[in-house]
Amino acid sequence: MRFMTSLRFIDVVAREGSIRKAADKLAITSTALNRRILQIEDEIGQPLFERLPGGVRLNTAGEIFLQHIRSQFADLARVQSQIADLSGIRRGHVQIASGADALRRFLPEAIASYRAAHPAVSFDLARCYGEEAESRLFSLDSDIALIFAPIRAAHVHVAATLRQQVHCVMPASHRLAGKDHVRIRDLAGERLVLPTPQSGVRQLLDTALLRRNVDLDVILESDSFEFMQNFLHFESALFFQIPIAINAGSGSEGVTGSAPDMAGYDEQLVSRPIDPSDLPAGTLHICHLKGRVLPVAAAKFLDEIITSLRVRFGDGVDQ
Amino acid sequence: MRFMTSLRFIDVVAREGSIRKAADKLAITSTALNRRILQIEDEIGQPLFERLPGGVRLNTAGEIFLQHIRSQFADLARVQSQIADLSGIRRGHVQIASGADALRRFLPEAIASYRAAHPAVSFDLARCYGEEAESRLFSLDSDIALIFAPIRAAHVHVAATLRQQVHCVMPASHRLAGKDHVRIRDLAGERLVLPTPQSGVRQLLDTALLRRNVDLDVILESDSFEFMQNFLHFESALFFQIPIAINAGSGSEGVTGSAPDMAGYDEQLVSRPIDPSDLPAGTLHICHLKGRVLPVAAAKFLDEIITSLRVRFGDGVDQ
DNA sequence: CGCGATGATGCAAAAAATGCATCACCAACA
DNA sequence: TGTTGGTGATGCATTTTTTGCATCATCGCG
Repeated sequence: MRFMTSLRFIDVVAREGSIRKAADKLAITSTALNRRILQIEDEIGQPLFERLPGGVRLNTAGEIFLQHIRSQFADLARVQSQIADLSGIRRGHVQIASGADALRRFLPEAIASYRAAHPAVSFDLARCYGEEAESRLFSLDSDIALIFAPIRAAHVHVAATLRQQVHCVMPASHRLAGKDHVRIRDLAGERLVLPTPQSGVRQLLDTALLRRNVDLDVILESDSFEFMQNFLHFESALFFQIPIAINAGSGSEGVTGSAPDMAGYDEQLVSRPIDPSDLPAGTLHICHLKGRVLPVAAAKFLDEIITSLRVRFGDGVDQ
Repeated sequence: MRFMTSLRFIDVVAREGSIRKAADKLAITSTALNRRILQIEDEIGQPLFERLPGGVRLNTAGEIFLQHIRSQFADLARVQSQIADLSGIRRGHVQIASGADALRRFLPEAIASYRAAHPAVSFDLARCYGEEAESRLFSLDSDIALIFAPIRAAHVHVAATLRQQVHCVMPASHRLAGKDHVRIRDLAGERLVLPTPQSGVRQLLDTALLRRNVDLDVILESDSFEFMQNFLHFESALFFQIPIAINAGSGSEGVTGSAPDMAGYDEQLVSRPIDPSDLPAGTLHICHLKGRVLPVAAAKFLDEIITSLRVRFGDGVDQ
């Protein structure tokens, strides 16, 4: 889109914080880029950037204008997707921001299934935590976000929610594997592997654990569920996940290894829910930017994952 | 805004229905314009216009894209207005579509009063009937519409409503001037001057009059209230208006000539409400496009006229 | 059939964007 | 206090893009 170049340039300069760096990234000279920006500032009638010794930074006008630029790009994408949809084939690009939870099992299957029906739709997945996901919606870098954490910002529209009880994952041979539910007091003295403090699961755990003053033996902290899960085959310990991360197919039963899609290592792991009276269920939010009209492909995919969640977790899905 | 030129060109070509005519209007050659359009169609990947022997016409893709273009322009205007607002002075341009009713007395005063506070804001007034006003909102040719008629389209957001009883205007010497209310049956045998069938007042009258099978003597039909009013000084007759068209200042009393802002001719005219049981009050709708963020100037002006209506017609204003 | 209108296209001129070299500025640091 | 390494701005030659002219092909209408 030729007529959008100057605007894209402004976006890049704002992100890079420097005209020269942005010029490098855009494969043009800094002088050309500089002049395009001066020209636009001239047309707007006001500067958009403050010139600092170390680069440039958006001023208030620039921030307003940048938001406009981004919404133009998003809307153009929607329009293109809508136009492509006229010709029968659904084309488009869907950008998703998701926590590691939904990213493990659920999204791979959901996306593959969608792409099987619409091969011309491409996807972009950013793994991130709640706050970052919200800001990606706002900056229009993502169309859809799956956040297992409370929603902070007012500009986020929640299309659906899914209540998820935190599960405790352990080797099948573990002494707690015999119980139906795990109590918080059971964790005393156990070796624990925890997700990073930014993760929604961890935040739920923190509030529950701190309140009870249990003596904890945290041997590892990681932001990778895969790493934590594999670690358990070398040292017996407990780690925590929500059902959607454990098992894409069979819902909230939570017995890792019993489902056909769990292979290899995981047959030796089982998961048991933490007693709801000790730890209330958390909420996975499926959201997009409030007031935004999503591109056709993104809107349809959103419908599809909500349907799919309803099939798998029927009673836990709301809105 | 240089980066919008190509898009503006498409808008003009769509309106003109011909590349050559549009080129004339834009003061460039048809070949330059033609090539810009070919280029954009190339970038979109699909033609936007059908080529007919007598010119061009938008196809479906083109209509989608044109709507996008118009919303971009409107949003750019909003952004510019917002940026200008940062520097303290409120700048901007407000585009209004209004029926002849509100255009007569109310809007001149309201706009003058707003401009007294914000001299850098300019206005554009289009006089039109309900349906056209709605379509102007949709095509983003107008920001605000004042419509004395039912709202048809779903995409219109009604910010406020004002209930207005139709009044009958007559020479002060007329036999009906002695009464407090005019009944429909009083109109039998009277010489009547009616607004055009498109007008909201006329449509109200039609439903009331046709139902009653009164014998009417319609001597004149016009779309100009000013003409009708002046006509009454040469031939005694009755014509019909709503209070907002009669008197900007003193509200629903409706006695033309008694208010200080009515001068000249009109001192010899009086107005009497039609009995509400014969003719229900109509509704003036103050609206804008649903889901649209108005430019600062337009939004503030909208607030202002709603406040002003509330002051003048207190009990009749809703929402 | 010709007339008058339309949009498309080849080619040269005009206009705009770009790149190079250079300047002025500022913070960090020796 | 001077030096260094970074920044954005600017004059000038070059390249790229856009524009205008002349012309063609097409189609409806009388």
